[in-house]
Amino acid sequence: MINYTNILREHNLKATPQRLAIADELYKKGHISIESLYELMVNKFSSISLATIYKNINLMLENSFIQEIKIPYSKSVYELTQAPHSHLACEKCFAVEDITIDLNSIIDIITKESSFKITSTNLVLSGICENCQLG
Amino acid sequence: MINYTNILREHNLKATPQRLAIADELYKKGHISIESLYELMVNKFSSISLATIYKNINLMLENSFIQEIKIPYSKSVYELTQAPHSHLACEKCFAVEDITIDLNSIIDIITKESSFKITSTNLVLSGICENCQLG
DNA sequence: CTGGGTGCAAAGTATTTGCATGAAC
DNA sequence: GTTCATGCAAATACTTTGCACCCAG
Repeated sequence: MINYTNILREHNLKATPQRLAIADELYKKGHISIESLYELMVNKFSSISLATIYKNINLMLENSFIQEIKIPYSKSVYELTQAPHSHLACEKCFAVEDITIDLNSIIDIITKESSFKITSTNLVLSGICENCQLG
Repeated sequence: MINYTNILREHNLKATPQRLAIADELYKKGHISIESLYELMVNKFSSISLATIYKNINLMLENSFIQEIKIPYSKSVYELTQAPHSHLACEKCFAVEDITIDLNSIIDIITKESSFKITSTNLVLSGICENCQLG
């Protein structure tokens, strides 16, 4: 179990027990929706408020401690900020996996062919994960 | 001005004046949010209800007449269904442009290296559009 | 201490639903 | 005529805000 106290502080966030627990869940699950996060947090802090979840998620997003991933035909999930990467989203079980894909050649082509200045890429590949293909 | 009557019917949607107007706005604007669509529709049908917008957008999505595009840090926009393509999203003016990028090589690599079965790609490149770079 | 965080309740925004009327086919 | 769409109002869902109290630094 990683100690996120200092990492939170580096992002200008006080290290409260609730925030440490959120960070820990994000670390363990990788990707998590607001709804699931709330359910997990209630187990640890029975009187936690959904407002606390929302306030923290929003602050963490503003301070780039976490990132939001918007999934087609599904709810957004959140993850700890890491190096840029893409995602595989299962349409059946809604699991989300990280995947590293080099998109530089694509960025180069667009930069040469248009005047649009790309600052970030957001690629979600939807489909069926290995587990769900078995069922 | 394209006549969408038959196209709507092919998607099992009755061709009402409201639906024809929605199709026409999507065609003209390319990409449009719920909010903007409602504002445009009120000009044509002063007593139109937001519920009608939502019901129609949802039906059109279910029948694949339109597609939803989720934009990071912004609202979703909708477009008429076309051949698969990607999007450029301006972080400043929130304009969305279509762009055709061949992602087959990426799909091939993932298909070979993992057991995930990709059924669709969703790539949004965020940045600053040409117009906003001038300002 | 002091600033910021938490939980609760209330407010605000977004989206969906039920139903009577009306239009498409 | 029958089926389905519309508009309205109400209901539900989602997210934010205000405030009193409390904790991290």
